[in-house]
Amino acid sequence: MQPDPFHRDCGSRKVLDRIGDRWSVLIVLTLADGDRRYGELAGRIDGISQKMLTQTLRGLERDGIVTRTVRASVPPRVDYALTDLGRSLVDLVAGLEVWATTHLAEVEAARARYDAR
Amino acid sequence: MQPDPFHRDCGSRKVLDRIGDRWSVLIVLTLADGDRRYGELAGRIDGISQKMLTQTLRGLERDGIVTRTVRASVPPRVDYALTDLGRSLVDLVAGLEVWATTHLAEVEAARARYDAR
DNA sequence: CAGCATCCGTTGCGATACTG
DNA sequence: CAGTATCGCAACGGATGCTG
Repeated sequence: MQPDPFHRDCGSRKVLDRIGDRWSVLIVLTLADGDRRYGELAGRIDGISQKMLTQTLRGLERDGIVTRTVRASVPPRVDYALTDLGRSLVDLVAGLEVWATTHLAEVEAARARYDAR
Repeated sequence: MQPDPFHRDCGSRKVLDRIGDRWSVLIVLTLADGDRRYGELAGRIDGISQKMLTQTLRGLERDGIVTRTVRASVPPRVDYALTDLGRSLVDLVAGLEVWATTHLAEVEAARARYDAR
């Protein structure tokens, strides 16, 4: 039997939750064009708190989407990179980004119309 | 200048939030193969509460992704359908569903590995 | 530098009860 | 049938301070 996200207890729901997550999308997108250090991610993703960055990275690592590599040096350096699984996701989340940006104006117009009644 | 979800205050963030939302994805997917009544949606999307169904439908309506049509009859009947904008989203969210189901096993294996250390 | 721990207000969301 | 209203808890998520 196929996994079916329409069914309550199917794990695909959890997977959907993660890949749909706001920060996950932005992190995967950032790592799509190259490995990044912790601080680089923090700098590129405007408005993310340290807590959410760490938390989201841990979740992505746990799900096998990113790898975390610690280099024993002073100061410490930690690199994050996409796994094969993570790379298989890039086109999809890039598609979300493209849709969001290209249809932003339409959505905002629709909202204005809706709120005005 | 292009809308950029990497910037804190860009509206594309909000758009991304909506289309990535767990229930939005399932609702759009359900409406993708035909208009549905409120109760049909409730029946097909296992585990959604009345509150979340209504709330998510309102959000999608506000964003111009679905339409809500009330037929004046007894008992009342309300039909939900995708707009053109909503249909432009179907392939994308279907892609999310496919990814989630096809990679579910990999993700669960990765989780088990991660948790076992 | 790359985090972890803690506090704490805000929001999400389910359960339940009621209505046109 | 298709909602709305209210309650209450749990999770989200930011700010701050500390550490190897």
